[in-house]
Amino acid sequence: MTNNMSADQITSLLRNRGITPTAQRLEIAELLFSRCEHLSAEDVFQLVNAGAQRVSKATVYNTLGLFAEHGLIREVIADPTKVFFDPNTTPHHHFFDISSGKLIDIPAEQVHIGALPEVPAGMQLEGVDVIVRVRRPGTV
Amino acid sequence: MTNNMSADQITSLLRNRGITPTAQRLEIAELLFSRCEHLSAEDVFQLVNAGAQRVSKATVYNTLGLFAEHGLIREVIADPTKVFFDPNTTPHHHFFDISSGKLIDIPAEQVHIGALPEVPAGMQLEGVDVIVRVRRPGTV
DNA sequence: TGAAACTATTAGAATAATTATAATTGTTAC
DNA sequence: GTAACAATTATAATTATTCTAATAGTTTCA
Ligand SMILES: [Mn+2]
Ligand SMILES: [Mn+2]
Ligand SMILES: [Zn+2]
Ligand SMILES: [Zn+2]
Repeated sequence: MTNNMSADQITSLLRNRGITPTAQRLEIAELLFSRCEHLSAEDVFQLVNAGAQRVSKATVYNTLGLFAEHGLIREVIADPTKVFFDPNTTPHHHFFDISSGKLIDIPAEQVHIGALPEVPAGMQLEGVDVIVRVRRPGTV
Repeated sequence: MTNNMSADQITSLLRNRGITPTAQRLEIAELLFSRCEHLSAEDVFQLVNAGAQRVSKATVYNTLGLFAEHGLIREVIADPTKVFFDPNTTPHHHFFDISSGKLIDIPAEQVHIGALPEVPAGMQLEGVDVIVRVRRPGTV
């Protein structure tokens, strides 16, 4: 899925969430919402700096963290070596391909969780993540 | 749950899995199977070296990786900052308390997954991990 | 208006989880 | 018994991420 949003659309998307749209944030947001993929911070850093270096690694982390905090994107914890950032914030789950280190979406309706245990006393439910680990046979 | 196994029992546990029982491996195995908790590599490093330093950090990682590879323990990917190692290898799921960074077991029978999507073509199912993220209200 | 004072944003420097590789120990062959 | 080899350990290096110092933007008030 690929989306094409104008600079203005992205600007107001950020403003609507209370995020001041800076040059760096717009570049990163543009990148995230055009390719609608699961990207690591390193991926974003490489893509946003394709050609000339314009945004620091720390700013990429700051921005991704800020976007996640404000619900524009979502963190996916599946690969032990790095966090993935997911522009798709609608409820869904993931295959994690151990061989390639890539995530594949699973539509929410394809996973039916019949019963969930009671949340521990005094705790608030934040979300349920289902990770289906798969591997290409013959791979480590 | 706490288990008390003799040095001999642990030795044969390793041997049965084809792991040569060395001093370091026995110390770490003893530690893992007496406390039956979710421990990070750093936790194991601290516990095994309580008092005098005997085992290096790299050996802790090597050993935990080896144990996991041979099915003695299991890796749990829930905290973005570190991997947890779980001496409980029977199928079960986890609460992850974002506030404290601790894992809590969920017995397998308390999660009923009604339907699972078809595994992508040519891929082999490795496992299904359900992480229920919870938070103590008022915490970041 | 036009600086101070303050706040928000960025990025260079530091940290910490993990891995790569070199050193050590143990085992086999002769 | 010793040389070749294999397995194990641990030091050194890597890298994902965070900390904090520097920069840019905004508000206050003379
Ligand atoms: Mn990691
Ligand atoms: Mn990490
Ligand atoms: Zn996704
Ligand atoms: Zn567990």
